[in-house]
Amino acid sequence: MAARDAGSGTVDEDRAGRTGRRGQRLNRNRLLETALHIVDQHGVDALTMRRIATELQVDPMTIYRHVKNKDALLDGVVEQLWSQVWPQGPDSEEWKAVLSHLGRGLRDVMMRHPSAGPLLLSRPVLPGSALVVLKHALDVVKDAGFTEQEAATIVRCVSSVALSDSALRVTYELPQRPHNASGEPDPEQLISLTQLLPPDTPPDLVRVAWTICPPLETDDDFGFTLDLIVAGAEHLRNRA
Amino acid sequence: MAARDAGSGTVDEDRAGRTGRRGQRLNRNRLLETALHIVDQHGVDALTMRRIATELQVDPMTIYRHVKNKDALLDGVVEQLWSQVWPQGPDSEEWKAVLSHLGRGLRDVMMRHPSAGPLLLSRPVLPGSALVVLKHALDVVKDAGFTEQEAATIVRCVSSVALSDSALRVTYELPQRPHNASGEPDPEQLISLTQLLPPDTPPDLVRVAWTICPPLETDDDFGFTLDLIVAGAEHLRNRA
DNA sequence: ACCTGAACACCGTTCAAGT
DNA sequence: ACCTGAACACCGTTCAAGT
Repeated sequence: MAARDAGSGTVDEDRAGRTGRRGQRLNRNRLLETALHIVDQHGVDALTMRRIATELQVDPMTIYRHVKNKDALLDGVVEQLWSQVWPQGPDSEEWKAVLSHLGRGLRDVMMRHPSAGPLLLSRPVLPGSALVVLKHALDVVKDAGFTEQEAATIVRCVSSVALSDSALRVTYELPQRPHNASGEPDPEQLISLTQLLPPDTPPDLVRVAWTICPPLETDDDFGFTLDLIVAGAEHLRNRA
Repeated sequence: MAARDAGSGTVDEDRAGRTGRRGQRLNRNRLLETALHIVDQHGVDALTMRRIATELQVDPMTIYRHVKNKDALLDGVVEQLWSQVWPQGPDSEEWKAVLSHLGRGLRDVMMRHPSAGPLLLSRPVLPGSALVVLKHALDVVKDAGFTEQEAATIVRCVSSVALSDSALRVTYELPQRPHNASGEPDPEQLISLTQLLPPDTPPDLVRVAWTICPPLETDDDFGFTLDLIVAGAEHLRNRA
């Protein structure tokens, strides 16, 4: 509304700003936080160098002082997401617990940042924050009696499932509803899902989409997936 | 080199074209094929309405006659990829074989179109071609004695792993090498991988990256992953 | 030397002008 | 009525001009 800000910048900018501490000196961390914030609120497509700049009240070119280019920026966001996976050191050295922790941690990140999922899956370069987490899991599984190749397969399996299980879902595009224990479709959600599919989709296939991508998966549901993988791993170990 | 084409279009355009049958009447299928071709050869970022248009020797706006907008185009490419998963009807009704077939089919698509991986994982809407494949797997697994929820979890697990197992890898960014059975790093590939990681990555973490994302995975390696999931599923069934 | 922002070569899509 | 392509509102990034 007010046009007063249009004048040449003054020191006041350092502490003002409607939505908080906008005028702070820019650093890499604040840059990545803002980027992630934009992704969370408006989707990956809205993540634009120019948009970040206006969000930070900064010249677009200033961003390039903290990040080589847009690809590096996206890598930075991914790095930041992985760093959320293991906020505390692990308490247990039991391999099953460590795998569950890894799976749940990764999946929690996906649930907290649903729009960032594709980002996590499209950048093959593993940031250091990911390698630290994976190294621990790898070491614990190896110590439990698996070969290095087996351990790698198991850890990769848990990570893959945690990452793309949520990517396969449409949960966040459907209206949120209180969980319906019966497993029967909530009518309103079913309508929304139907509208997401091609209009000529036959009813039995709509039903398949509902079954494969149920909205609002309970934690136990994902627990079942983790149990399955851990049980499979143990079975293959006992066989050798 | 020759500037002769610059004149007003003639009927000749319908059959000429340096690289083949460029002047054909455009239809949705040819459009999607060309789009996938561009993705395969130059990556997702190169997939541009304007680039497709020049590739097809067509006005950019003509594309919008076959596809609502760019998002719909991407959905179309994903639909086409899923339709490659099950080229023949299944011979077996045995649930383990069907799950393996699903996993391998999906993974083969990923291997054939490595750059398209992120695309498959970023479009939550499941195209009809995917639902058909998933429905069959779902039905067979249900008939094998699993509840619908269990069947859904198992099918989703296989799909997730097949999809993002390859997405986690960097294979296609490393120089291709004959497979090295020892599992020890090929020096040239190791150097390439190291350069992909942040320059200050400590050696033990480079090693983790190598272990988690080994280049040129053998088929047996993925077979181990599938066996693991199937064994886990059976274990959980026997328990109930 | 550092920082800025005008300018460039794109992009997806609208829409008015042609047939 | 259908088709076309000029024009619009963006985008990432370069680079010359400022301090």
